[in-house]
Amino acid sequence: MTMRRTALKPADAQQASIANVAERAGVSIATVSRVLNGIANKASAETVARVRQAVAELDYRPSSAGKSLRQRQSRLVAVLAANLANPTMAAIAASTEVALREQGLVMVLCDTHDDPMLQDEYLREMRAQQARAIVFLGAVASPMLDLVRGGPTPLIFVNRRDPGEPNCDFVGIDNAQAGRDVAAHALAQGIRRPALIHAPLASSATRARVEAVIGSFAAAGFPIPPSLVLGPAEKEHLALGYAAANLLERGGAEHDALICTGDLIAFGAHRFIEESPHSASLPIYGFDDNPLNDWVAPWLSSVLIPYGTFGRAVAELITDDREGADRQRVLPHRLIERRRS
Amino acid sequence: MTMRRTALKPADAQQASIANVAERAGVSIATVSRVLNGIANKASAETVARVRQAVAELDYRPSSAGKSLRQRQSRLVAVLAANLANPTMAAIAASTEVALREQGLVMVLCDTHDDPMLQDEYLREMRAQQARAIVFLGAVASPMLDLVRGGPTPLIFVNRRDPGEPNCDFVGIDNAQAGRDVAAHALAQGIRRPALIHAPLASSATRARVEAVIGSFAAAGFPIPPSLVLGPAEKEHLALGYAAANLLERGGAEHDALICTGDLIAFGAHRFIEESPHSASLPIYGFDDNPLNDWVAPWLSSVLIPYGTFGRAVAELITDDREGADRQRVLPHRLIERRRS
DNA sequence: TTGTTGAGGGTAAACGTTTACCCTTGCCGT
DNA sequence: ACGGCAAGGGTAAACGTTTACCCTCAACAA
Repeated sequence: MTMRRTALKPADAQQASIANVAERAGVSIATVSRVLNGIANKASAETVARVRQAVAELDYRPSSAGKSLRQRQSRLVAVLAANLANPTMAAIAASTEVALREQGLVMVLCDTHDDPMLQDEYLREMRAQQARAIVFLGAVASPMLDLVRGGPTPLIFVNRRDPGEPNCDFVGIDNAQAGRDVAAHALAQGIRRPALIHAPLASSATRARVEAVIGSFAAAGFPIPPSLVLGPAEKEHLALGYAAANLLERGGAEHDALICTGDLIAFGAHRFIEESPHSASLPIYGFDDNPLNDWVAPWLSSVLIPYGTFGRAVAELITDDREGADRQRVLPHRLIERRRS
Repeated sequence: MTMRRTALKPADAQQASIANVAERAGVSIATVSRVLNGIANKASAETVARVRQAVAELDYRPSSAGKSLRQRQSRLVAVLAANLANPTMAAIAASTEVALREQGLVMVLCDTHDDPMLQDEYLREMRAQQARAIVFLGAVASPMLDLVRGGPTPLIFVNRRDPGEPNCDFVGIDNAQAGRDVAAHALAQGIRRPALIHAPLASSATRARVEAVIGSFAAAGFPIPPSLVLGPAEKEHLALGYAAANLLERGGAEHDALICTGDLIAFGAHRFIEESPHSASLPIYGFDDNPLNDWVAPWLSSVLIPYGTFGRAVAELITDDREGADRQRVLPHRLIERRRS
């Protein structure tokens, strides 16, 4: 039995189109489309087989452009991250990419640098791309966001809620509870006068953490003095932590622990303490955690946020169109305790 | 002078199309297209002004789908990263995103997990998307790669060269020179018996580094004994470094430095040494460097690779169509010396 | 016999661009 | 007077899909 000689694609062949498939299968274009989209009762078993065969032989895959044009919707999902240099954002993006791919969606990753103008530019671009959904990793208020909100494109906010609408589609942890957990742990360790270091309270997440820590200590009878506020010059968390630790030392106040609202801040503070000759080592708390912490920061107790599962939650929110569905995915966190041996 | 009452878009308006612009400007669709694409001698100054005005009023932006369909090419650039959890890959992706955006291109980020099957799946998807170019951050040999190579889509390899064609479009550093630099520095410090720790020699970059270090020490009269080879079980660089340091200690051989082919390996090794009660602290060298190293790894001397500039080089390679152009962008590296104070 | 129904499948319009081709007008040189 | 040319701009085809609508045929009920 010899192989039937089929018309092979030349090496520089154009990508096969649905018309090629139809011709090869001996059916109309419409039939091919219906088979591929699984429209029931529109093709006999034999026809389906012939179409699938042709698809396989030609290595056909529908053109995204054609599809998008017709359906007025693409398979692109935009992820607008405030700062890709932050390992946390990168981790969320990575897990989101995997989850989206499983749904046949494609991730477009953008770095807004926390800049409203740039965020708007991306929002415009994504409207032109007819993005299926837009995911914000740290949204910032902006005119286009106001315009897009309420439009047909689903908006999903991760970690930081929509600055203009707290009741948004959301993926994140219970930051207030996390703050209480840290405070409870510190109190149980006998800590009474921690220093609280945090960035300007722009995001809902940071705010919730700070308020919870302050509240918990106050409730326990050990109020924390007003927290340090650093100018916008300290944009980077790392530098911010370093500067804050410096200030603390100069201030001369006695502290028995450092509570930082992010691991990067903790890194900065820790560095200063290590470098300073007359600073005693003291417990440090952070938020986010990270697989690298086990290796490079074994001195840092941190709230482990399950960023690896954020992606799945995001993808579910995008796919799930049920009416009454809960659009708030609050995922479990856990305080990881580490101390220098 | 009162404002002319114009037909405002309703809140839920469809995105304006070129037809809307044409109508509002009182010209044909073709003219709008030509104005927007800057075709010379095809529109009077007055017409151009009317079109631009209409574009601004409607907040029009050309539909990507329509454009792609017609031009058989999209503005998407795929970045296929071997492992997004690696901060290095994330850094390159971030800088690439910025550079692409400046060119009006859009980055699609994919994580191949170093898996040929998954890489092929992405290559197929990107063919369907009619991607403008494909950037590999750690390519792996695969059937589709062989098929796509030589096709019309530009392929750009970062750090690791095309496994099937060393003379590919490439962005990276001179890894052999970097290896020699590390060896020279170590030799100048009086180091004579370093241990060399590296992952399986799958990538061209690692291979060049290893060979250069071995060669330099041999040439100086201090040959390095055969390097450790760890099984594929140690997939993660971090665990690999830890396990290697463990093995070294058990082996009992005396070493006066550790040279690791990547910072993550160095992190792992350092952790083991820190934990081990009877290991003396010794100089550690790595490759990649990273802004975080100043904060979390002040003990690590590392070859700083300018990942922040990789993106621009990638974008240039994509945009630059000159015939005789050099398709190899070898960027400068620099050994950053750090030692525990 | 006559309708009715459902399966199976073809036709053609529409989505938003770009561009080859055509037409008109005014100007110039001969 | 006439051809040629350049500027300015319109017409319509093509890109690859999806889907509303139409058609045919067989089975089946009244």
